[in-house]
Amino acid sequence: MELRELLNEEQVQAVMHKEGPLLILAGAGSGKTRVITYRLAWLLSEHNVSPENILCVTFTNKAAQEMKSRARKVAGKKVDKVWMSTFHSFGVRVLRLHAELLGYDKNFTIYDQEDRERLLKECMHDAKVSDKEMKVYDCMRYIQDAKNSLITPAEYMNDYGTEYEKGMVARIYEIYEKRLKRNNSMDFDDLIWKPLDLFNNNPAVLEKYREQFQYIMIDEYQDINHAQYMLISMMASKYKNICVVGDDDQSIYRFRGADITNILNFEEDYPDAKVIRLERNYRSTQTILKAAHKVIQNNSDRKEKEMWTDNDKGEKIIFYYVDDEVMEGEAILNEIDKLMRLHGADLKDIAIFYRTNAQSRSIEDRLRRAGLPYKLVGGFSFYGRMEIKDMLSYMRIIANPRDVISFKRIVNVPPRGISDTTVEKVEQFAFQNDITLLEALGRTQETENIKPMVKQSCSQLHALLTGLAINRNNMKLRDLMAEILTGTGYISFWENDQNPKAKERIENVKELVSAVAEFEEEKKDATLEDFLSQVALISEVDKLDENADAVTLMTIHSAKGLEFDNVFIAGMDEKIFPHKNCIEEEGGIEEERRLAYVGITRARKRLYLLSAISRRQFGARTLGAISRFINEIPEEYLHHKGRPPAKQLDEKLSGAVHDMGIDAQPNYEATDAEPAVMQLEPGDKVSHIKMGEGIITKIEPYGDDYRITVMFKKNGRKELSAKYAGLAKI
DNA sequence: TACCTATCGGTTTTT
DNA sequence: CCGATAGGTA
Ligand SMILES: Nc1ncnc2c1ncn2[C@@H]1O[C@H](COP(=O)(O)OP(=O)(O)OP(=O)(O)O)[C@@H](O)[C@H]1O
Repeated sequence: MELRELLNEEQVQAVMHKEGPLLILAGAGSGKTRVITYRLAWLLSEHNVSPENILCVTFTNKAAQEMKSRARKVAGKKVDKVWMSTFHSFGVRVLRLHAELLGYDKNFTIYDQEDRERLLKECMHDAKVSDKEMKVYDCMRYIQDAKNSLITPAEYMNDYGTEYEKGMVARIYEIYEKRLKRNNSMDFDDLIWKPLDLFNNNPAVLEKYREQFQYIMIDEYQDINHAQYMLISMMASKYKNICVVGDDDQSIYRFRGADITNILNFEEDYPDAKVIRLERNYRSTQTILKAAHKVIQNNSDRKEKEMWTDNDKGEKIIFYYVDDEVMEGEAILNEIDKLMRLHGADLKDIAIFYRTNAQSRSIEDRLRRAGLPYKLVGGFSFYGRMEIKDMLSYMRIIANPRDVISFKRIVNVPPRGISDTTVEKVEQFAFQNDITLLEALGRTQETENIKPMVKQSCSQLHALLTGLAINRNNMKLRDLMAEILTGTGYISFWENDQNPKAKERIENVKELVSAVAEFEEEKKDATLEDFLSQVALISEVDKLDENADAVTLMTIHSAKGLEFDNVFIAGMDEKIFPHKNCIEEEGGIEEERRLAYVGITRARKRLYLLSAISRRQFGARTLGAISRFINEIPEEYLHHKGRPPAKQLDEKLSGAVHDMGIDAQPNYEATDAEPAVMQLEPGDKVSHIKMGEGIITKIEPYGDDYRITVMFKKNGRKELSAKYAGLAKI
């Protein structure tokens, strides 16, 4: 491998640094990820380090995969034996091996956000805290913060027991931890903390991993939390060959415990650390790079970086000021159209970012009507759907019969006459006899006050689940799924449902069956636990297929680490971005600004920022203001489009919109409807590539486009865009 | 026990 | 505006 052909001098230095702590602190697009990828390959191929002795931690599973496949091209198949994963996947891997030492079974369940809230609700009930006194969500945040900082329930009680709100949290927290353990379950935070406990209580195990991981590399180090920091420090303390890579300006996960001081203090933690700074940006145009730098310079407590690039100056950043969220979608669509026509852009090179998932909706609506394909990252995930979670709960119960949360979820789904009060009685019985809920379900004969019919229902479910639990190791996963479906009648349950969504639910369940089959195909001796862990830990970006020919829609958080030729950031409004909840918060604005910096620096060639005069929120229309981050970008880098800024109110009132002479100003371009070419009329017969033939019933103007209503022979009434639907007159 | 409707309130971001 | 949920009714 000839490093100098692939990397610049500083990058080469970083790659060749073999022993001792190394910090690569550098701005966006400077090739940090590229450096650790090649460093990994270099260690394997030039120094012949055994792959088992290397631990690589990335931020997403996808990043891990990518790094693996890049390194594989240089270092070959060895790479597959490197421990490469996210912190959470690493935790699971270690815990599945040593769970017994912590008093858990290997088959523990991983609770996601929803499970966690369900459990917490029970705990709040037991602690006699009503959800009027404290919101479940708030309580969860407190507990999550505590766990990320490694504060035990006892310590929490000690520190905050006398406070009103936190005192309640302390009581709930204690119950919550006990329940998790009793359920043989772990939440996301446990996946980091429990391995630490394991190491602390079992010096021999710690020694084994310390000895094993002679080389440790961590990407996105600015976003690790205290627990993760402790875990890594512990494992690295023997060889100290720890290479961390990050950018303090890109720390955007404080809400889940990320602590920027971890990266800022690295040199104190390892006084002999070598520090390498990368100052050349390979990603963006000069304009984008400079604008991003100007924005982030408004933060204090950061390490200043002098970035430069050899790339072209590029085009100005387009700032689009539009009337509302509908016009925002319209503007984006117009620009995408231009990108494709004028610059031959591929849809896969275009991304639309926003601060909150809810914002995707108006944009999606517009793209969908235009028939423009898009990939949505996040929002309602497949695995979050009710029917999918039901099926997964059945699987989880079979894997881990102590999982009370999953048990309660499915005990009466489909309805089988087992009501909440019955469940309470079964729970009581289980508690008295020190058996699991599932076992108790099989012994309802010994209880009173349950109707015979209901008892029979209980026994049936018990027989089904225990039967499958016993046989599950002799069964293929897909057969297990099939047994669950037939045994519970889950499909017919939805078939009998009148709701129009029921059909889709059945489709989703079928899709899950194929996902299971596919998983089994790929991993030959995959266990049920493997499948369930994978589902629990898969992130939204992991599922993204970057080669699919479609526009990408995602939050800026999800976009971290990615890059696109053309980037749109919608909702550059004060109170949206920066978000209203962050404005008052200590350090909130700075975190939002870092987020803005991350968003801007994803763009390679072109950047579009959009803001709206007013938006629909909770049904009502609310006026907004342009985000302060826009004002932090020097005028010289901006090209304005849409409504002229600042005067929006007068304009609205006077009704005068155009002819304000704004075109005369160099950076302004008053844009508005350039009507689309229109040769169609109501009554015309048309054909559509997917919908088939139909008759136009209505045409109405829509921005610079027209909205055409067509009655299709096969598919009924549909609304289409004149520009994009590609209707042909026949 | 199951299902329907009136009421309330609003999760920012994610493993 | 839309979804979750409590509370009443069949
Ligand atoms: N020496 C180099 N020669 C050519 N291209 C490079 C070089 N270094 C990095 N690049 C390219 O620059 C882009 C950014 O690199 P990379 O993603 O590694 O940066 P990063 O510092 O991790 O970015 P960020 O922190 O913004 O996620 C990539 O497309 C990468 O291939």
